[in-house]
Amino acid sequence: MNQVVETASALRRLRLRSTQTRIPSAIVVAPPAPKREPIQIDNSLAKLLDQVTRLLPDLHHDLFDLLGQIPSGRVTTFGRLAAALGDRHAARWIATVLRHDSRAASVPWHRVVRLDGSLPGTSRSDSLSQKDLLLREQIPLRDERVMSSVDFFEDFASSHPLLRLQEEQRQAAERVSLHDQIPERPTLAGIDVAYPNPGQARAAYVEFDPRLKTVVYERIVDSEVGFPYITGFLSYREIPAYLYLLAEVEAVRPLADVLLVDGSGVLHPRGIGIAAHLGVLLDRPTIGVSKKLLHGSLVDRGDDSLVVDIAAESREIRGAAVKVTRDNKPIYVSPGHGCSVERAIDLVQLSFATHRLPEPVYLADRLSKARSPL
DNA sequence: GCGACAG
DNA sequence: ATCTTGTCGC
Repeated sequence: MNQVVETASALRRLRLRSTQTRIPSAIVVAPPAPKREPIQIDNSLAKLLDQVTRLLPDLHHDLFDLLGQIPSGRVTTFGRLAAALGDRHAARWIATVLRHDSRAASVPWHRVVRLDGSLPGTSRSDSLSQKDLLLREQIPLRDERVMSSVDFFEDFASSHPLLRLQEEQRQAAERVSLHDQIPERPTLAGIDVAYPNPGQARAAYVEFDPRLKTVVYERIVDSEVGFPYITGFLSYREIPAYLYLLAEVEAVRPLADVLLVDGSGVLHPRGIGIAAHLGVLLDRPTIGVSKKLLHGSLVDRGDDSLVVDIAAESREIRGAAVKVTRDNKPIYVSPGHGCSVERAIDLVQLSFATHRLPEPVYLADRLSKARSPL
């Protein structure tokens, strides 16, 4: 299989041009990377990428700043740190960092405990255990737990970076359109991201003809990860990888009329899952396809029908649980942008083949996970 | 102990 | 998402 892999840093050095290449309608697969022949990148996508990445907060830096604020002899909880970042959902990410990241050894990681007072410890081989470090600061422990009489530190000075992102999400949500802007017989592409190594994202694009059931074009682009996974904020982790990918694709051929994105569309607590957010940024039709339901509730019992409506908070139908066959687990479909709920379901069903996921998304998922020459 | 929890 | 071996089912 022919694949083209470009690193983010290599992409940044590429010259920007605006010529468009015409591709014959036959099956086209990306040729092996030519020797440093300047690849054309669409100016607007490159600009968008720059804009998006510039506004990304450095959450790692912000977290370590907060950790440094916990006074000696005091303790706090993962949830309180997460709240200081602006969203309690960040608690699990914080726990992962403190447990696994070697850099946490140089900050007072031991002053962070669970809400019930129990000690999470660390996977690092630090010389002193969390218990020893806390006893040294005279923090009262009983049965490996901080005693309930201890009150948790929460007087953090913080700019609440995740609150700022929530506000940005609300503004983006206002720009979402559920009106169809899709041609009669649209071309379709599935996109997905995998993480072959820590800190490295690999985004894949697979354009698929649902009637011929054939792959029309595929592409892989590697880039660096600049944001952790936090529930509700997937966009900030994966959209940069998608923009690198789409800039490369658009330099070679027109993007598909509809992008099927692995993730939620408008079925999101603020109405702006990754498919919707990407659609708004590109102002192009997108559809969200996820394996788990992030937000909303089923309207019917989902036993016998292939399509079950999903209502969001306002009781409006915003998506559906859709199955290939009766006894399959469903996938969850919601419009991203420039697409109605009904059309989203139609197009997903049209692109079903033999797998649980619509074929373009299934193939993009597989392609992103395929090992490739580096 | 149970539910929530996109990727 | 990723870490992972064999195993069960069509």
